[in-house]
This record gives sequence, C-alpha cells and structure tokens, in this order.
Amino acid sequence: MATQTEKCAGEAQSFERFGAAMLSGKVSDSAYLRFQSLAAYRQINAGETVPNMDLADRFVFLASGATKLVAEASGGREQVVAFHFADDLVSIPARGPHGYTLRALTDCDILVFPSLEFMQIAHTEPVTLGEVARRALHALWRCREKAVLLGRKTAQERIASFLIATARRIGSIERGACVLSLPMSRRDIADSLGLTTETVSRQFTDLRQMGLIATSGRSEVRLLDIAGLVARSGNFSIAA
Amino acid sequence: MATQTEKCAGEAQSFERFGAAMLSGKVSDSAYLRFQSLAAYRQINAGETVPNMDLADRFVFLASGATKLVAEASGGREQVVAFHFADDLVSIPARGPHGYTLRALTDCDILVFPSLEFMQIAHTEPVTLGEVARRALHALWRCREKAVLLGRKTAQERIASFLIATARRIGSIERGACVLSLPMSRRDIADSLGLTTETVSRQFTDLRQMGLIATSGRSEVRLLDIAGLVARSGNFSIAA
DNA sequence: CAGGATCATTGACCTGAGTCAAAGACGCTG
DNA sequence: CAGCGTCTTTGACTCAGGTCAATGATCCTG
Repeated sequence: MATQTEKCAGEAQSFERFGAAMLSGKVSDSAYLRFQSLAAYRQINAGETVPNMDLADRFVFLASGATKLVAEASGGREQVVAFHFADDLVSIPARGPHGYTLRALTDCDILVFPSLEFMQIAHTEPVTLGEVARRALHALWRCREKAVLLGRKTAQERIASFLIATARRIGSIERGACVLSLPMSRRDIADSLGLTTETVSRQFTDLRQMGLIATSGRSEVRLLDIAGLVARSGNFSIAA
Repeated sequence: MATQTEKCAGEAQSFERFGAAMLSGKVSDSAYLRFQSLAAYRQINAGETVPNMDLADRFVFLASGATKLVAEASGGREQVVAFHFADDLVSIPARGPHGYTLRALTDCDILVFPSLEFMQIAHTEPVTLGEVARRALHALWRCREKAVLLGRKTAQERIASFLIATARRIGSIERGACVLSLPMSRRDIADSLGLTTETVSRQFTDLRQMGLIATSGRSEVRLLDIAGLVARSGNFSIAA
C-alpha cells in the first residue's frame, strides 16, 4: 500500500521531487542543470489536458496529483490506457494509430520533457537511463496485466482486479480495512476497464451486496474482504 | 514492412545477432564477454515452452523464429500478450497476478538472461541500457495499442488492426500486394485479440467476401486493399 | 498418396454486457 | 441551506460475440 500524496505546488519542489525519483543524487551537476533547463513546469487543473506543445514524443513527470492517459479510437470511443499518481513518469507518443492525451483527474504539478533530448542527456547518466528502463518495464508489466483483464475477464473480475490494483497504489489503512479515495469518476473507470458506466455501477452494487466492499459518497470505497475480492478477480495465482 | 527472417541455428550466430542488435559494436570487451557468459543459448521447437529455469525475471532475446507470450487467468483462460519475431527482446516477469509463459510458434534460437544480472552489466554500458529502455518503451507503445483494441474495438476492427500491424512486422511485398505468412494459428490470433476461434474465422470470411483480403492454406493472407482495412480498423488517425 | 488427426469453417442458439431511458444522490454555488 | 447541474444508480430491452455442434479443409506420416 502506498501512502497518499501531499500537495507540492511550485516549480522548485516539483523539480526536487523529480531529482529524488529519477536522478537519485548521483547525477553530475552538468546533467542536473541540463535536465532542469529542459523541464517545462506546468500546473494543470482537474479536468484539463496537458497541452500538446509540438508534435514530438514527451515524458511527463507527475510531481503531484493524478492523471489519466487516454487513447482515442474512431467514433469518439475512448480507452483509458493508464492512471498515474505522484512520482510517476509518463511516456506519451506523439502519433500513432490512436491519438493520446494526458488529462488531469485532480490539480497537478508536472514537468514536461521532450523525449529525444531527455534520452540524450540520460545517455550520459546511467542512473537515470536505468531508471527510465526500470519504469518503462514496470509500465509494460502493468499494461500487460491490463491486456489480460481487457481480453479475458468478466465485468465483475475487472472491477475486483481494479480495486485490488488501485488499493496497492493509493490505498490507505483505516481501522483495519483498506480505504480508497478514488480520484476518477465511474466513467473513467469504465473507460479504463473496457466497460460502460452502467455496468461499473451495477458491479459496484453487486460487490456491495456481497459484503466485499462499502462505499460512501462518490469516491470513497472501503475494501471489507480483500481475500474475497482476489478470489473474484480472475487472477491465476494468488497475488503477492 | 520488415523482411522475413532467415534461419540462424547455432549459438555463435545467435549471440552475434544479439550483439548487433543490443551492443551495436560500441561495447567494451569486458562487457561483451560478461554478456556472453550470462547468456543461456537454447533451441526451442515449435509448440514448446521456454523453460522457467529459476523463479527470477528474465530477458529472452529471439535470434530466430517466432514466439508468443501467454498470460494465464483463472479457469484456464489464456491471453496472448504479445507476439515476437527475430531480434526482439522479451521481458518475462517471474510472478504476478497472472502466470506468464513464452511459447515457440516456430522453431526458435533464443538467448535467455536473468534480468537482474543483465541490468547490472547494462548499467556499465549506456548503449545497451539505452537500447533496453528504447525497446521497453516500444513494447509499452504496442501494448497500449493492444489495450485500445481489447477495450474498445469490435471483432472486425480487431482483425483488421491485427492484419495491418502484423503486415508491418512480417509482411512482404509480392506482385504489388502485401502477403503475410502467419506463424500463429487461429486460436493464437483469437487469444491475442480477446475473441474465439469461431469469431476470428467468421471475420476472415467477411473480409474475404468484402474483397479486402484473400487467403490460401492455413497461414497465407494476402492484403488486397490496405486502405480499406485501415478504414475498418477503428483507428483514430490514419496510420503512418 | 491414402488415412487420420488437427485445425478451420459454418450454422443455430444463447447470454453478458451494451443501449436507451428514467429516477435518485451528491455536492457545489450563491 | 436551497436549488440545480452533474454523476450515479436502476430497470427494460437489444445485440455482438460466445457456446455448442457438426462439417469440411489442411497437412503430416507411413
């Protein structure tokens, strides 16, 4: 379980956070300064889109807040490809079969880097390059898990899997139970799990009636029986 | 369009191929030798699984042949997470919510590395580390495209997308048309696209009747109207 | 090159999730 | 703290794709 993130508004704090996460203090002063001058600091309000700048690939470091990466298919269909929280590094391709946009779920502090230049500097700093590789592989792992979910799981298994995975990222312990404060709407969850808001809602209701979860308000979910959720998540092996 | 791959059986040729792809000649002799002693060469016959060795994360370099990375969910459901062809580097996590296995579609020559040690050596060679990062980001990009496909596309759009994407990887030009020699069965395609063999078959039939493709035997597909396929692929922007 | 096993195709029917529509809850603003 | 817009929930019905079952095409082996 990760701890919830505090606010961190401000360019200096944001870059400091980036340094701690990606440069881990072992980077040369010159590289440090080059990263600093390359970084474009932005504050993004909830609901806003991270502007596309030019048409190049970008890395976005999320210093605070939460975002979703949305891919658009034809016919206005949207798929949420990933959610991100503080300290995450997001890779956004400029173009492809689908258009990608990064949208803020809450107010965010971010640093935007052009990928090409970022990688050029990183090539002189093994620590940072290794961190990019490590994070990319981790994101790939998560994306594969999502592919299994989207390709082969029922609506209920998708919701159970989502709750377990999200709890591991932003859940907190409160009076023995795991509590989630979801920054995303039912629509975001639906677009992430390949469902509709109606189906998401129905599955929440079912899990509530089974006594596996309790909800209060629009965003708070309390996981009452994690073992029961795992059993219903469609996972092959028991998650570690 | 990539060119089809020739056979390359043999440990020496396989490692040479690895060197050309991942070390690009600029690597120190000591790192070269360390990679060489870390690599476990294997020949895998079509249909066989790459043995799990110990329980650690692995990188597999595919020197020749084609493989599928399969994730297993509960109830024996299988999801093909990715296909791989010659010169691809596959990252296989040891454990997670779903068990992963790498299976050969054709006879293969592979090099297996334990991830941890591989990354340790790579940290001394920016070229290789950068290549790992580049490939991981590329695999992530592909996996995201797959998530859009699995989350939001119809059966027909999935098949069209699959044919276009596969043509780009292993298609060859023959008398003006793009020809695919698919190394995977209908079941593999179905497990990759989140469908059943029956649905895959029906969609092939439909595309054939629309005059977009022609098939001969079990594995050969001729793309007669690529623009038509793209139009039916559900892609948002026209693919480059 | 005949026999047989596997793989692919086709057809009939069924179901889980989508769609459409309406009512209810939340939470924001004045 | 009342009013209103948005988000969520619930219900009735539809349909794309799954399931079950049978037939037909490949291709491999002896």
